[in-house]
Amino acid sequence: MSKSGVGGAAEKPARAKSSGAAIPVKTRLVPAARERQIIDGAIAYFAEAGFSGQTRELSKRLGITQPLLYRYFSSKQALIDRVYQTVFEGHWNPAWVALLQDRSLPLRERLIEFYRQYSKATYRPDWIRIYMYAGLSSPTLNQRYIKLIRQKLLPAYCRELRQYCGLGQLDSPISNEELEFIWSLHGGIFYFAVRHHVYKVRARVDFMRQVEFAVDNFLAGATTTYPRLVASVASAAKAPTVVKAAKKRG
Amino acid sequence: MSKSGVGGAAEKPARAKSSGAAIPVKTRLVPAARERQIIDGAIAYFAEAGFSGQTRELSKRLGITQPLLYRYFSSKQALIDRVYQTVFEGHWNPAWVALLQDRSLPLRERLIEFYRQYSKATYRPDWIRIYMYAGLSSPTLNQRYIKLIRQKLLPAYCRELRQYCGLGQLDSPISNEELEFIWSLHGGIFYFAVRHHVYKVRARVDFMRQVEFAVDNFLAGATTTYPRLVASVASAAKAPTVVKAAKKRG
DNA sequence: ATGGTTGTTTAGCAGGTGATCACATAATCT
DNA sequence: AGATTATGTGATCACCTGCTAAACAACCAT
Repeated sequence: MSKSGVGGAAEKPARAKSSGAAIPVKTRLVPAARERQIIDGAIAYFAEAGFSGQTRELSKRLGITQPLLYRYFSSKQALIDRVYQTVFEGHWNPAWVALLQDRSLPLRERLIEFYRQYSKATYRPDWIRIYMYAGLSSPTLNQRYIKLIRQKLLPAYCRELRQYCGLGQLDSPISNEELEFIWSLHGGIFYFAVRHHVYKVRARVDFMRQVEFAVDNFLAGATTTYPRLVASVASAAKAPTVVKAAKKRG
Repeated sequence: MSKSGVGGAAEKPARAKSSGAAIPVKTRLVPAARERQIIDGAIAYFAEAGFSGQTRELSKRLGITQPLLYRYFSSKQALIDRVYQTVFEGHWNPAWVALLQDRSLPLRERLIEFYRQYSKATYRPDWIRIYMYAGLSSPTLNQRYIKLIRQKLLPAYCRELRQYCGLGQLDSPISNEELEFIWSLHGGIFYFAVRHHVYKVRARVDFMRQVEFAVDNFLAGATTTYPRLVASVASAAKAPTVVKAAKKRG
Protein backbone atom coordinates (compact mmCIF):
# COMPACT_ATOMS: atom_id res chain seq x y z
CA MET A 1 0.00 0.00 0.00
CA SER A 2 2.84 2.40 -0.69
CA LYS A 3 1.14 5.00 -2.80
CA SER A 4 1.98 8.19 -0.98
CA GLY A 5 4.97 10.46 -1.24
CA VAL A 6 6.03 10.30 -4.85
CA GLY A 7 2.95 11.88 -6.39
CA GLY A 8 2.67 14.48 -3.67
CA ALA A 9 6.28 15.52 -4.01
CA ALA A 10 5.95 15.89 -7.76
CA GLU A 11 2.90 18.17 -7.47
CA LYS A 12 4.47 20.34 -4.83
CA PRO A 13 5.90 23.55 -6.35
CA ALA A 14 9.43 24.56 -5.50
CA ARG A 15 9.38 26.03 -2.06
CA ALA A 16 12.88 26.68 -0.72
CA LYS A 17 14.53 26.22 -4.09
CA SER A 18 13.86 29.58 -5.71
CA SER A 19 15.77 31.91 -3.44
CA GLY A 20 13.94 35.14 -4.18
CA ALA A 21 10.52 34.04 -2.88
CA ALA A 22 9.15 36.16 -0.03
CA ILE A 23 7.07 33.20 1.10
CA PRO A 24 8.14 32.28 4.64
CA VAL A 25 10.05 29.03 4.52
CA LYS A 26 8.84 26.21 6.63
CA THR A 27 9.80 27.01 10.20
CA ARG A 28 10.90 24.20 12.39
CA LEU A 29 10.51 25.00 16.04
CA VAL A 30 11.98 23.47 19.13
CA PRO A 31 9.32 21.39 20.91
CA ALA A 32 8.87 23.77 23.84
CA ALA A 33 8.16 26.71 21.55
CA ARG A 34 5.78 24.77 19.35
CA GLU A 35 3.91 23.44 22.34
CA ARG A 36 3.59 26.92 23.78
CA GLN A 37 2.34 28.19 20.44
CA ILE A 38 -0.27 25.46 20.23
CA ILE A 39 -1.51 26.10 23.75
CA ASP A 40 -1.78 29.83 23.19
CA GLY A 41 -3.57 29.29 19.91
CA ALA A 42 -5.87 26.74 21.49
CA ILE A 43 -6.80 29.14 24.29
CA ALA A 44 -7.70 31.81 21.77
CA TYR A 45 -9.54 29.44 19.47
CA PHE A 46 -11.48 27.49 22.07
CA ALA A 47 -12.37 30.72 23.84
CA GLU A 48 -14.02 31.81 20.63
CA ALA A 49 -15.52 28.59 19.30
CA GLY A 50 -15.96 26.58 22.47
CA PHE A 51 -14.54 23.15 23.07
CA SER A 52 -16.57 21.68 20.26
CA GLY A 53 -14.32 23.62 17.90
CA GLN A 54 -12.44 21.41 15.45
CA THR A 55 -8.80 20.51 15.57
CA ARG A 56 -8.49 21.16 11.83
CA GLU A 57 -9.65 24.74 12.22
CA LEU A 58 -7.29 25.26 15.12
CA SER A 59 -4.32 23.98 13.16
CA LYS A 60 -5.29 26.18 10.24
CA ARG A 61 -5.15 29.26 12.45
CA LEU A 62 -1.79 28.18 13.78
CA GLY A 63 -0.47 27.74 10.26
CA ILE A 64 0.39 24.10 10.87
CA THR A 65 -1.16 20.81 9.81
CA GLN A 66 -3.66 19.08 11.99
CA PRO A 67 -1.68 15.87 12.68
CA LEU A 68 1.09 17.97 14.18
CA LEU A 69 -1.20 18.70 17.12
CA TYR A 70 -1.13 15.01 17.90
CA ARG A 71 2.62 14.94 18.17
CA TYR A 72 2.36 17.32 21.13
CA PHE A 73 -0.93 16.22 22.63
CA SER A 74 -2.12 12.65 22.67
CA SER A 75 -5.73 13.64 22.08
CA LYS A 76 -7.99 16.64 21.74
CA GLN A 77 -9.07 16.15 25.33
CA ALA A 78 -5.46 16.27 26.49
CA LEU A 79 -5.08 19.62 24.74
CA ILE A 80 -8.28 20.88 26.30
CA ASP A 81 -7.10 19.77 29.72
CA ARG A 82 -3.90 21.69 29.14
CA VAL A 83 -5.88 24.77 28.18
CA TYR A 84 -7.93 24.43 31.35
CA GLN A 85 -4.81 24.06 33.42
CA THR A 86 -3.11 27.07 31.86
CA VAL A 87 -6.12 29.32 32.20
CA PHE A 88 -7.31 28.29 35.65
CA GLU A 89 -3.93 28.11 37.33
CA GLY A 90 -2.30 31.00 35.60
CA HIS A 91 -4.24 33.82 37.17
CA TRP A 92 -4.15 33.56 40.89
CA ASN A 93 -1.97 35.83 42.95
CA PRO A 94 -1.48 34.89 46.62
CA ALA A 95 -0.47 38.49 47.29
CA TRP A 96 -4.11 39.49 46.96
CA VAL A 97 -4.92 38.00 50.34
CA ALA A 98 -2.08 39.95 51.90
CA LEU A 99 -3.29 43.09 50.18
CA LEU A 100 -6.76 42.68 51.65
CA GLN A 101 -5.27 42.28 55.11
CA ASP A 102 -2.92 45.26 54.94
CA ARG A 103 -4.48 47.44 57.62
CA SER A 104 -2.12 50.31 56.94
CA LEU A 105 -4.60 51.22 54.21
CA PRO A 106 -8.30 51.95 54.65
CA LEU A 107 -10.43 48.96 53.69
CA ARG A 108 -11.98 50.95 50.87
CA GLU A 109 -8.59 51.53 49.26
CA ARG A 110 -7.61 47.91 49.70
CA LEU A 111 -10.74 46.67 48.03
CA ILE A 112 -10.44 49.05 45.12
CA GLU A 113 -6.80 48.20 44.60
CA PHE A 114 -7.66 44.52 44.85
CA TYR A 115 -10.31 44.82 42.17
CA ARG A 116 -7.95 46.82 40.00
CA GLN A 117 -5.44 43.99 40.06
CA TYR A 118 -7.93 41.15 40.07
CA SER A 119 -9.88 42.48 37.11
CA LYS A 120 -6.70 43.08 35.15
CA ALA A 121 -5.60 39.51 35.75
CA THR A 122 -8.86 37.65 35.26
CA TYR A 123 -11.43 39.79 33.49
CA ARG A 124 -10.04 39.10 30.04
CA PRO A 125 -12.18 37.88 27.16
CA ASP A 126 -10.28 34.61 26.75
CA TRP A 127 -10.24 33.84 30.42
CA ILE A 128 -13.88 34.62 31.04
CA ARG A 129 -15.13 32.77 27.98
CA ILE A 130 -13.13 29.65 28.75
CA TYR A 131 -14.28 29.86 32.33
CA MET A 132 -17.90 29.93 31.15
CA TYR A 133 -17.47 27.18 28.57
CA ALA A 134 -15.79 25.04 31.18
CA GLY A 135 -18.58 25.65 33.65
CA LEU A 136 -21.21 24.64 31.14
CA SER A 137 -19.55 21.46 29.93
CA SER A 138 -18.35 20.25 33.31
CA PRO A 139 -18.32 22.49 36.36
CA THR A 140 -15.68 20.58 38.30
CA LEU A 141 -12.89 23.05 37.61
CA ASN A 142 -15.07 26.05 38.28
CA GLN A 143 -16.11 24.52 41.56
CA ARG A 144 -12.47 24.15 42.45
CA TYR A 145 -11.76 27.77 41.53
CA ILE A 146 -14.77 28.97 43.48
CA LYS A 147 -13.58 26.90 46.41
CA LEU A 148 -10.22 28.66 46.15
CA ILE A 149 -11.94 32.04 46.30
CA ARG A 150 -14.18 30.87 49.09
CA GLN A 151 -11.42 29.43 51.23
CA LYS A 152 -8.50 31.75 50.59
CA LEU A 153 -9.94 35.10 49.65
CA LEU A 154 -13.36 35.50 51.19
CA PRO A 155 -12.48 34.57 54.78
CA ALA A 156 -9.83 37.29 54.86
CA TYR A 157 -12.28 39.62 53.14
CA CYS A 158 -14.82 38.72 55.79
CA ARG A 159 -12.54 39.32 58.76
CA GLU A 160 -11.62 42.75 57.44
CA LEU A 161 -15.26 43.54 56.94
CA ARG A 162 -16.08 42.49 60.48
CA GLN A 163 -13.35 44.79 61.72
CA TYR A 164 -14.65 47.61 59.53
CA CYS A 165 -18.17 47.20 60.91
CA GLY A 166 -17.10 47.27 64.53
CA LEU A 167 -17.23 43.51 64.97
CA GLY A 168 -13.49 43.17 65.45
CA GLN A 169 -13.76 41.25 68.69
CA LEU A 170 -16.04 38.65 67.10
CA ASP A 171 -14.35 35.28 66.74
CA SER A 172 -17.28 33.10 65.76
CA PRO A 173 -16.73 30.99 62.65
CA ILE A 174 -17.59 32.69 59.41
CA SER A 175 -21.05 31.69 58.30
CA ASN A 176 -22.18 30.82 54.80
CA GLU A 177 -24.50 33.80 54.90
CA GLU A 178 -21.58 36.14 55.45
CA LEU A 179 -19.62 34.61 52.59
CA GLU A 180 -22.59 34.84 50.26
CA PHE A 181 -23.14 38.41 51.36
CA ILE A 182 -19.65 39.33 50.22
CA TRP A 183 -20.13 37.32 47.08
CA SER A 184 -23.03 39.54 46.09
CA LEU A 185 -20.51 42.36 45.66
CA HIS A 186 -17.92 40.16 44.03
CA GLY A 187 -20.46 38.64 41.65
CA GLY A 188 -21.89 42.00 40.68
CA ILE A 189 -18.49 43.18 39.59
CA PHE A 190 -17.75 39.94 37.78
CA TYR A 191 -21.04 40.10 35.92
CA PHE A 192 -20.14 43.55 34.69
CA ALA A 193 -17.12 41.95 33.03
CA VAL A 194 -19.30 39.20 31.57
CA ARG A 195 -21.67 41.70 30.01
CA HIS A 196 -18.71 43.59 28.66
CA HIS A 197 -16.48 40.79 27.37
CA VAL A 198 -18.93 38.02 26.53
CA TYR A 199 -22.14 39.79 25.63
CA LYS A 200 -20.17 42.70 24.23
CA VAL A 201 -22.45 45.30 25.73
CA ARG A 202 -20.74 48.66 25.69
CA ALA A 203 -21.73 50.31 28.94
CA ARG A 204 -19.95 53.60 28.15
CA VAL A 205 -18.75 53.98 31.71
CA ASP A 206 -15.37 53.72 33.36
CA PHE A 207 -15.03 50.27 34.90
CA MET A 208 -12.90 51.24 37.89
CA ARG A 209 -15.15 54.17 38.67
CA GLN A 210 -18.14 51.83 38.86
CA VAL A 211 -16.10 49.53 41.08
CA GLU A 212 -15.48 52.44 43.39
CA PHE A 213 -19.18 53.22 43.59
CA ALA A 214 -20.02 49.56 44.19
CA VAL A 215 -17.40 49.23 46.92
CA ASP A 216 -18.40 52.51 48.55
CA ASN A 217 -22.03 51.49 48.50
CA PHE A 218 -21.26 48.06 49.86
CA LEU A 219 -19.21 49.43 52.74
CA ALA A 220 -21.66 52.23 53.51
CA GLY A 221 -24.49 49.75 53.76
CA ALA A 222 -22.45 47.13 55.56
CA THR A 223 -21.95 49.22 58.71
CA THR A 224 -25.64 48.74 59.42
CA THR A 225 -26.48 45.58 57.47
CA TYR A 226 -23.53 43.40 58.34
CA PRO A 227 -23.97 43.43 62.15
CA ARG A 228 -27.65 42.65 61.62
CA LEU A 229 -26.73 39.75 59.33
CA VAL A 230 -24.28 38.34 61.86
CA ALA A 231 -26.83 38.67 64.66
CA SER A 232 -29.51 37.09 62.54
CA VAL A 233 -27.35 34.10 61.72
CA ALA A 234 -26.26 33.73 65.35
CA SER A 235 -29.81 33.71 66.67
CA ALA A 236 -30.88 31.20 64.05
CA ALA A 237 -27.97 28.95 65.02
CA LYS A 238 -29.06 28.93 68.67
CA ALA A 239 -32.39 27.32 67.88
CA PRO A 240 -31.89 25.43 64.65
CA THR A 241 -34.48 22.73 65.38
CA VAL A 242 -37.38 25.01 66.20
CA VAL A 243 -38.81 24.77 62.74
CA LYS A 244 -38.61 21.01 62.66
CA ALA A 245 -40.13 20.75 66.13
CA ALA A 246 -42.98 22.99 65.06
CA LYS A 247 -43.51 20.82 62.02
CA LYS A 248 -43.69 17.72 64.15
CA ARG A 249 -46.26 19.31 66.36
CA GLY A 250 -48.30 20.57 63.42
CA MET B 1 -32.83 0.17 -5.04
CA SER B 2 -36.01 -0.87 -3.29
CA LYS B 3 -34.62 -2.89 -0.45
CA SER B 4 -36.25 -1.19 2.49
CA GLY B 5 -39.40 -2.10 4.32
CA VAL B 6 -39.67 -5.84 3.80
CA GLY B 7 -36.53 -6.85 5.64
CA GLY B 8 -37.09 -4.31 8.34
CA ALA B 9 -40.66 -5.45 8.90
CA ALA B 10 -39.56 -9.05 9.13
CA GLU B 11 -36.92 -8.32 11.76
CA LYS B 12 -39.22 -6.15 13.80
CA PRO B 13 -40.81 -8.11 16.63
CA ALA B 14 -44.57 -8.01 16.94
CA ARG B 15 -45.43 -4.64 18.31
CA ALA B 16 -49.16 -4.06 18.36
CA LYS B 17 -49.98 -7.61 17.34
CA SER B 18 -49.61 -9.41 20.64
CA SER B 19 -52.29 -7.74 22.74
CA GLY B 20 -50.81 -8.40 26.18
CA ALA B 21 -47.59 -6.43 25.61
CA ALA B 22 -47.06 -3.57 28.06
CA ILE B 23 -44.91 -1.83 25.48
CA PRO B 24 -46.48 1.54 24.66
CA VAL B 25 -47.88 1.37 21.17
CA LYS B 26 -46.66 3.90 18.68
CA THR B 27 -48.29 7.16 19.59
CA ARG B 28 -49.27 9.43 16.81
CA LEU B 29 -49.63 13.00 17.91
CA VAL B 30 -51.31 15.96 16.35
CA PRO B 31 -48.64 18.25 14.91
CA ALA B 32 -49.02 20.97 17.50
CA ALA B 33 -48.46 18.54 20.37
CA ARG B 34 -45.48 16.89 18.70
CA GLU B 35 -43.91 20.22 17.91
CA ARG B 36 -44.37 21.34 21.49
CA GLN B 37 -42.83 18.09 22.70
CA ILE B 38 -39.83 18.52 20.44
CA ILE B 39 -39.25 22.11 21.53
CA ASP B 40 -39.49 21.23 25.21
CA GLY B 41 -37.15 18.31 24.73
CA ALA B 42 -34.76 20.43 22.73
CA ILE B 43 -34.66 23.08 25.44
CA ALA B 44 -33.81 20.46 28.05
CA TYR B 45 -31.29 18.69 25.86
CA PHE B 46 -29.49 21.73 24.46
CA ALA B 47 -29.42 23.27 27.91
CA GLU B 48 -27.49 20.25 29.03
CA ALA B 49 -25.32 19.46 26.03
CA GLY B 50 -25.05 22.84 24.36
CA PHE B 51 -26.03 23.58 20.79
CA SER B 52 -23.39 21.21 19.48
CA GLY B 53 -25.53 18.39 20.83
CA GLN B 54 -26.61 15.90 18.16
CA THR B 55 -30.03 15.57 16.66
CA ARG B 56 -29.84 11.78 17.01
CA GLU B 57 -29.33 11.99 20.74
CA LEU B 58 -32.17 14.49 21.05
CA SER B 59 -34.56 12.27 19.12
CA LYS B 60 -33.51 9.30 21.26
CA ARG B 61 -34.47 11.17 24.40
CA LEU B 62 -37.78 12.13 22.89
CA GLY B 63 -38.48 8.52 21.95
CA ILE B 64 -38.84 9.38 18.28
CA THR B 65 -36.68 8.86 15.23
CA GLN B 66 -34.27 11.50 14.07
CA PRO B 67 -35.84 12.16 10.66
CA LEU B 68 -39.06 13.10 12.40
CA LEU B 69 -37.39 16.24 13.72
CA TYR B 70 -37.02 17.34 10.13
CA ARG B 71 -40.72 17.08 9.51
CA TYR B 72 -41.23 19.83 12.07
CA PHE B 73 -38.08 21.86 11.64
CA SER B 74 -36.36 22.39 8.35
CA SER B 75 -32.90 22.23 9.90
CA LYS B 76 -31.13 21.94 13.20
CA GLN B 77 -30.56 25.67 13.15
CA ALA B 78 -34.30 26.29 12.74
CA LEU B 79 -34.92 24.21 15.84
CA ILE B 80 -32.24 26.09 17.74
CA ASP B 81 -33.78 29.39 16.71
CA ARG B 82 -37.09 28.18 17.99
CA VAL B 83 -35.49 27.22 21.29
CA TYR B 84 -33.96 30.67 21.54
CA GLN B 85 -37.26 32.30 20.82
CA THR B 86 -39.15 30.20 23.35
CA VAL B 87 -36.63 30.74 26.11
CA PHE B 88 -35.90 34.40 25.57
CA GLU B 89 -39.43 35.56 24.97
CA GLY B 90 -41.18 33.30 27.38
CA HIS B 91 -40.01 34.81 30.63
CA TRP B 92 -40.72 38.48 30.67
CA ASN B 93 -43.54 39.89 32.71
CA PRO B 94 -44.51 43.52 32.03
CA ALA B 95 -46.17 43.61 35.45
CA TRP B 96 -42.73 43.72 37.03
CA VAL B 97 -42.30 47.34 36.01
CA ALA B 98 -45.64 48.22 37.56
CA LEU B 99 -44.65 46.35 40.72
CA LEU B 100 -41.45 48.37 41.03
CA GLN B 101 -43.45 51.57 40.70
CA ASP B 102 -46.15 50.71 43.20
CA ARG B 103 -45.44 53.32 45.85
CA SER B 104 -48.07 51.97 48.21
CA LEU B 105 -45.32 49.56 49.28
CA PRO B 106 -41.90 50.48 50.67
CA LEU B 107 -39.21 50.21 48.03
CA ARG B 108 -37.52 47.44 49.97
CA GLU B 109 -40.63 45.29 49.83
CA ARG B 110 -41.10 46.00 46.14
CA LEU B 111 -37.56 44.97 45.31
CA ILE B 112 -37.72 41.80 47.35
CA GLU B 113 -41.06 40.85 45.83
CA PHE B 114 -39.69 41.63 42.40
CA TYR B 115 -36.68 39.36 42.89
CA ARG B 116 -38.94 36.67 44.27
CA GLN B 117 -40.96 36.68 41.07
CA TYR B 118 -38.08 37.39 38.71
CA SER B 119 -35.89 34.63 40.09
CA LYS B 120 -38.75 32.16 39.97
CA ALA B 121 -39.38 33.00 36.32
CA THR B 122 -35.83 33.24 35.01
CA TYR B 123 -33.34 31.65 37.41
CA ARG B 124 -34.01 28.13 36.22
CA PRO B 125 -31.27 25.77 35.14
CA ASP B 126 -32.56 25.42 31.59
CA TRP B 127 -33.06 29.11 31.11
CA ILE B 128 -29.74 30.19 32.56
CA ARG B 129 -27.74 27.57 30.71
CA ILE B 130 -29.33 28.35 27.35
CA TYR B 131 -28.84 32.02 28.07
CA MET B 132 -25.15 31.41 28.64
CA TYR B 133 -24.70 29.11 25.66
CA ALA B 134 -26.43 31.66 23.49
CA GLY B 135 -24.25 34.45 24.77
CA LEU B 136 -21.10 32.53 24.03
CA SER B 137 -22.02 31.41 20.54
CA SER B 138 -23.57 34.67 19.42
CA PRO B 139 -24.46 37.43 21.86
CA THR B 140 -27.06 39.17 19.72
CA LEU B 141 -30.03 37.77 21.58
CA ASN B 142 -28.49 38.42 24.97
CA GLN B 143 -27.81 41.97 23.93
CA ARG B 144 -31.44 42.34 23.03
CA TYR B 145 -32.53 40.91 26.36
CA ILE B 146 -30.13 43.16 28.25
CA LYS B 147 -31.46 46.08 26.28
CA LEU B 148 -34.95 45.13 27.40
CA ILE B 149 -33.84 45.15 31.02
CA ARG B 150 -31.96 48.37 30.50
CA GLN B 151 -34.77 50.20 28.79
CA LYS B 152 -37.85 48.84 30.52
CA LEU B 153 -36.84 47.78 33.96
CA LEU B 154 -33.82 49.75 35.10
CA PRO B 155 -35.15 53.25 34.35
CA ALA B 156 -38.17 52.59 36.57
CA TYR B 157 -35.86 51.04 39.13
CA CYS B 158 -33.71 54.14 38.91
CA ARG B 159 -36.53 56.62 39.37
CA GLU B 160 -37.73 54.80 42.47
CA LEU B 161 -34.21 54.79 43.84
CA ARG B 162 -33.86 58.50 43.25
CA GLN B 163 -37.10 59.02 45.14
CA TYR B 164 -35.89 56.76 47.94
CA CYS B 165 -32.63 58.68 48.27
CA GLY B 166 -34.30 62.08 48.46
CA LEU B 167 -33.66 62.95 44.85
CA GLY B 168 -37.34 62.89 43.91
CA GLN B 169 -37.34 66.32 42.35
CA LEU B 170 -34.46 65.42 40.06
CA ASP B 171 -35.50 65.21 36.43
CA SER B 172 -32.15 64.95 34.69
CA PRO B 173 -31.83 62.07 32.25
CA ILE B 174 -30.70 58.83 33.79
CA SER B 175 -26.97 58.39 33.30
CA ASN B 176 -25.14 55.21 32.34
CA GLU B 177 -23.36 55.33 35.66
CA GLU B 178 -26.65 55.16 37.50
CA LEU B 179 -27.82 52.22 35.42
CA GLU B 180 -24.59 50.35 35.97
CA PHE B 181 -24.79 51.11 39.65
CA ILE B 182 -28.13 49.35 39.85
CA TRP B 183 -26.82 46.57 37.69
CA SER B 184 -24.17 45.80 40.27
CA LEU B 185 -26.99 44.67 42.57
CA HIS B 186 -28.88 42.93 39.81
CA GLY B 187 -25.78 41.15 38.53
CA GLY B 188 -24.74 40.04 42.00
CA ILE B 189 -28.06 38.32 42.49
CA PHE B 190 -27.95 36.79 39.00
CA TYR B 191 -24.48 35.46 39.57
CA PHE B 192 -25.66 33.72 42.69
CA ALA B 193 -28.07 31.82 40.46
CA VAL B 194 -25.28 31.02 38.02
CA ARG B 195 -23.10 29.58 40.72
CA HIS B 196 -26.03 27.58 41.96
CA HIS B 197 -27.54 26.29 38.72
CA VAL B 198 -24.58 26.15 36.36
CA TYR B 199 -21.57 25.55 38.55
CA LYS B 200 -23.70 23.53 40.96
CA VAL B 201 -22.14 25.08 44.02
CA ARG B 202 -24.32 24.37 47.03
CA ALA B 203 -24.17 27.52 49.10
CA ARG B 204 -26.29 26.11 51.95
CA VAL B 205 -28.10 29.38 52.43
CA ASP B 206 -31.65 30.50 51.74
CA PHE B 207 -31.70 32.36 48.44
CA MET B 208 -34.43 34.87 49.29
CA ARG B 209 -32.82 35.63 52.62
CA GLN B 210 -29.60 36.54 50.84
CA VAL B 211 -31.60 38.66 48.43
CA GLU B 212 -33.05 40.51 51.40
CA PHE B 213 -29.60 41.18 52.80
CA ALA B 214 -28.33 42.32 49.42
CA VAL B 215 -31.29 44.64 48.88
CA ASP B 216 -31.11 46.01 52.42
CA ASN B 217 -27.40 46.64 52.04
CA PHE B 218 -27.86 48.24 48.67
CA LEU B 219 -30.57 50.59 49.91
CA ALA B 220 -28.75 51.41 53.14
CA GLY B 221 -25.65 52.38 51.22
CA ALA B 222 -27.54 54.14 48.47
CA THR B 223 -28.89 56.90 50.70
CA THR B 224 -25.35 58.24 50.92
CA THR B 225 -23.70 56.80 47.81
CA TYR B 226 -26.36 57.46 45.24
CA PRO B 227 -26.61 61.26 45.68
CA ARG B 228 -22.83 61.39 45.48
CA LEU B 229 -22.87 59.34 42.30
CA VAL B 230 -25.46 61.60 40.71
CA ALA B 231 -23.52 64.72 41.72
CA SER B 232 -20.30 63.24 40.44
CA VAL B 233 -21.79 62.43 37.07
CA ALA B 234 -23.42 65.85 36.83
CA SER B 235 -20.18 67.71 37.55
CA ALA B 236 -18.28 65.58 35.06
CA ALA B 237 -20.91 66.36 32.43
CA LYS B 238 -20.42 70.09 32.90
CA ALA B 239 -16.79 69.97 31.84
CA PRO B 240 -16.45 66.91 29.65
CA THR B 241 -13.58 68.24 27.54
CA VAL B 242 -11.23 69.19 30.34
CA VAL B 243 -9.27 66.01 30.07
CA LYS B 244 -8.86 66.31 26.34
CA ALA B 245 -7.82 69.95 26.63
CA ALA B 246 -5.26 69.03 29.24
CA LYS B 247 -3.94 66.36 26.99
CA LYS B 248 -3.53 68.81 24.15
CA ARG B 249 -1.60 71.16 26.37
CA GLY B 250 0.61 68.34 27.67
C1' DA C 1 29.36 16.11 2.31
C1' DT C 2 27.05 12.16 4.73
C1' DG C 3 23.98 9.88 7.69
C1' DG C 4 21.13 9.86 11.69
C1' DT C 5 17.61 12.17 14.45
C1' DT C 6 13.38 14.20 14.78
C1' DG C 7 10.01 17.95 13.63
C1' DT C 8 6.39 18.29 9.95
C1' DT C 9 3.41 16.93 6.20
C1' DT C 10 0.62 13.91 3.03
C1' DA C 11 -2.76 10.44 2.66
C1' DG C 12 -6.25 7.96 4.67
C1' DC C 13 -9.42 5.33 8.00
C1' DA C 14 -13.44 4.50 11.11
C1' DG C 15 -17.10 6.33 13.14
C1' DG C 16 -20.09 10.13 13.64
C1' DT C 17 -23.52 13.88 11.93
C1' DG C 18 -26.98 16.72 9.43
C1' DA C 19 -30.11 15.91 6.05
C1' DT C 20 -33.12 13.37 2.42
C1' DC C 21 -36.59 10.14 0.45
C1' DA C 22 -39.46 6.31 -0.47
C1' DC C 23 -42.48 3.77 2.06
C1' DA C 24 -45.11 1.87 6.03
C1' DT C 25 -48.95 2.75 8.92
C1' DA C 26 -52.05 5.08 12.40
C1' DA C 27 -55.88 8.26 12.39
C1' DT C 28 -59.75 10.17 9.94
C1' DC C 29 -63.55 10.39 6.79
C1' DT C 30 -67.24 8.41 4.04
C1' DA D 1 -65.24 -1.69 6.53
C1' DG D 2 -62.61 0.44 3.05
C1' DA D 3 -60.54 4.56 1.05
C1' DT D 4 -57.88 8.57 2.14
C1' DT D 5 -54.56 11.48 4.43
C1' DA D 6 -50.40 12.63 6.31
C1' DT D 7 -47.53 11.20 10.51
C1' DG D 8 -43.64 8.49 11.49
C1' DT D 9 -39.70 5.19 10.09
C1' DG D 10 -35.75 2.60 7.84
C1' DA D 11 -32.17 3.14 4.80
C1' DT D 12 -28.85 5.91 3.05
C1' DC D 13 -25.98 9.86 1.32
C1' DA D 14 -22.31 13.30 1.58
C1' DC D 15 -19.57 15.40 4.45
C1' DC D 16 -17.22 16.09 8.86
C1' DT D 17 -14.04 14.86 12.66
C1' DG D 18 -10.64 12.75 15.75
C1' DC D 19 -6.89 10.19 14.97
C1' DT D 20 -2.96 7.24 12.75
C1' DA D 21 0.94 5.65 9.84
C1' DA D 22 4.23 6.46 6.68
C1' DA D 23 6.83 9.65 3.85
C1' DC D 24 9.42 13.79 3.87
C1' DA D 25 12.69 17.36 5.22
C1' DA D 26 15.26 20.42 8.42
C1' DC D 27 18.82 20.28 11.72
C1' DC D 28 23.07 18.34 13.87
C1' DA D 29 27.27 15.42 14.70
C1' DT D 30 30.73 13.43 12.42
